[in-house]
Amino acid sequence: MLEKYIFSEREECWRKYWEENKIYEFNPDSDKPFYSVDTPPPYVSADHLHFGHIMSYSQAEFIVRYKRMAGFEVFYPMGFDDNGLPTERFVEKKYNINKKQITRPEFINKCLEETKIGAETYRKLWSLIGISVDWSKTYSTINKHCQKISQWSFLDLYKKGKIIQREEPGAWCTTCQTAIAQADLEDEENESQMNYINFKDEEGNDLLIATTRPELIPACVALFVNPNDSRYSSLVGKKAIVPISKHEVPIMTDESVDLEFGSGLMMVCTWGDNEDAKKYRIHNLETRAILEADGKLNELAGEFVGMTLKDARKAILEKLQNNGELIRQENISHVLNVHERCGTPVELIKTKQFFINILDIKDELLALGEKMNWYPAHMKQRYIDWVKALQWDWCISRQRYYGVPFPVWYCEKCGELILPEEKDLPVDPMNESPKISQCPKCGGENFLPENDVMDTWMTSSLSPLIVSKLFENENVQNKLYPSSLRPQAFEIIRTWLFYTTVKSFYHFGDVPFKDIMISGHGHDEKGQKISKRLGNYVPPEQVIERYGADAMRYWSTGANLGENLRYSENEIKNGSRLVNKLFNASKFCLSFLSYENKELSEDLEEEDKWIINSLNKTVSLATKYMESYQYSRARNEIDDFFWSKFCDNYLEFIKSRLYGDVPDVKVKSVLYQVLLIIMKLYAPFLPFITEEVYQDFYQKDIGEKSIHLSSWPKNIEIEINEEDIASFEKAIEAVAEIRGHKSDNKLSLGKELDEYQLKIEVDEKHFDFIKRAIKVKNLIPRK
RNA sequence: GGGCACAUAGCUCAGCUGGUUAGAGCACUUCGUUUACACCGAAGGGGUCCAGGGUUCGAAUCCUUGUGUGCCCACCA
Repeated sequence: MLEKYIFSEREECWRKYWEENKIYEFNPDSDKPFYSVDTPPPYVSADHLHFGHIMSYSQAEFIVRYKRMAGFEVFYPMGFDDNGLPTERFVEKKYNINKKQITRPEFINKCLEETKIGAETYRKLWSLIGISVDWSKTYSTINKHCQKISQWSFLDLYKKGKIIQREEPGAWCTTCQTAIAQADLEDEENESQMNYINFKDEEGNDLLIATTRPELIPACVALFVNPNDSRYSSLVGKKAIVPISKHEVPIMTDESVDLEFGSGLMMVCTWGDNEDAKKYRIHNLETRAILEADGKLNELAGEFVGMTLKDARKAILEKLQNNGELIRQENISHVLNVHERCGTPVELIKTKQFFINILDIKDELLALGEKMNWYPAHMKQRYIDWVKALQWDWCISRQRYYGVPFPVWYCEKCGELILPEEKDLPVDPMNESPKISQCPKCGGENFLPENDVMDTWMTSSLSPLIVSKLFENENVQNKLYPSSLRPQAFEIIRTWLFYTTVKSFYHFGDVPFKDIMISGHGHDEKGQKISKRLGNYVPPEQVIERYGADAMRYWSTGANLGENLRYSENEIKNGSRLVNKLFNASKFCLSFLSYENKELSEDLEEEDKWIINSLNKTVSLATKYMESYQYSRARNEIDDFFWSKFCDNYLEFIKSRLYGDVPDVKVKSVLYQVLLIIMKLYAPFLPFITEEVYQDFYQKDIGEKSIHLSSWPKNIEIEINEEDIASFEKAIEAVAEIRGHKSDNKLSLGKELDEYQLKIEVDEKHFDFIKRAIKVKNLIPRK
């Protein structure tokens, strides 16, 4: 064995070894039960991975490695999420462009280039950290394979009547210039003013209304009061005059108006918010849509035409002020919905979009949520809350460039929607024509492509299907779907997890995966969320260079599932200390071991039985914890066994037997077995150092090409008498007592005592053990 | 306004279904070159287990109320 473990050299060596020998390759012909992982495809646009990513991927990987050793044929693919708005936003920012300044093909090319760079960066980091992914099985959400499945999904749902195209007011981002979905909204605390503004009634009397959106005054279509509000009952049914634009609007009643709010008079505009949109349906209001897709006002806004909402607000308030119609302003702080990708406040605009019906299947989705196993269990509640709170159907079309195109054309003459055959997928309607030459409805011969692309979640919501379809064989596909495990972070429960469940329900009527493990976030040393903006993290590559991948992984074991984990250089150092300790303990053991002395003797010493008994308990607990995704607890048990039971006690106890004139064969057999099991227990967490020890000694004897393909340990079967163990533990206490005595008297532990009188009671049959374990010539029992 | 989680040593956290003196790692103090390891070993100091109330022979653990922290959702004229 090596004299010293230089992790940088050795880790690189094992990375190569695993790759060259295809250690983690999935074998679809295997007889073993399959365990498939629906790996989260990171957004390549995330640009740089930080240790939060390392944490969550490592945590999933601990389980994957355990399952592989526990006898499953593990399918662990990797995907890259590189289509859609996140990538577009990334490219726009990086090159300081927007979709209007560049042609569609140019823009798509830039996105594809960045996608390639991103994927390569990620792959390097994942290999660096030792992620046991089968790199021959990857996908990227923009590739043909994914486009085909996404378009198939569209066709299937369209034919089932679950996708509907309709024109209605919906969430719109004026920066990204596209429709967005409810899940794309984020709350943001905002400082603003409540403006009290005078309208006029028919007789010219003042009508005070309160609004946070004065810029929408030209879009006002009605005033509302509560039907029980006696102050205004005489006005109901009459008209009001809107300031500035001077158009007339009806005064109506609606139960939802709060008597206490402002003056009790409410202005409804096209479209102020979701509530307004509802009133349009109920009261059949006319519309005055002043906002265009680019966020600027149109002719209906009169003199404010061409202004952005922000500028219009300023100008309108100024004018109201000059006219004496702005009575007063109050500073308020309120929460408004912004687009999560760019932070722009979300507006409502009436557009034609494709929607997937989700509001009608809430019960079914809740039932599927119950059917899946959530780790930790309380994360299920977030899913339930989200499903129950859904207000809109899922808008799946985006007025963007870089995404999967809809497989849709329209007949130029009659507008009929034309779909391709399933076998012709994927199609790009903007570059190819439909296979049919005539519209089946009107016989028209010209077709127009659908220019929109799909929401990025339309593709990622199919990830379990995408990975199963990486295989031709249908039998294999069916064994891989639903996935065994979906590991992911909590903030995308309402998107990735939710949408995947929707798709799985509509396509197959069942869950997309069986178990879900939800990880927390990585935080900086102070407990703040890591973000690129704050720059509060060290690039993981640097940490790995300094302390090694095993040490970095060790830090990841520090948080239970669902919990956030602070970055701590100290914990990483602890990891490298452990690696060092494992190496040294192994070096020591291996210097005495040989393949001949591995069968356990019938007649073991008490300390041998004790260590085997402790090990068995550790194996049982670690197995139990790994089975329930509690890798953190498993690691605690293993650490405690290795560090304090095995190193601090057992190895010290047996030194006299190993260094004796007559070699003790019994103790060698124990070491052979125990050390191997220690390595196996640590293998999921510390794949490099454990491989080092395995390859150095055990591999030739056992035969498996890698410790990571060897079997998860079982208990060593020996006869254990619990009373004997308890009695022996008294002897260990006695050793501790004598250590204390030596420490109190400032003596070296190696110094032999002539005589010692015990303070605790110990069976005299253990005296010989105590004498040689702690070096005492004469031991006197307790009086 | 609703939901979820958390609150234990200076710090980061274990303590799961209630049971003898509440644990670990780091930090701190003292000691030890012992032929695997000083990236080590031994010993030690340090805690009204957030607060009040309740259940119980017995509560850090269960119930309840409150306080504080974090996250999510809703409202958002």
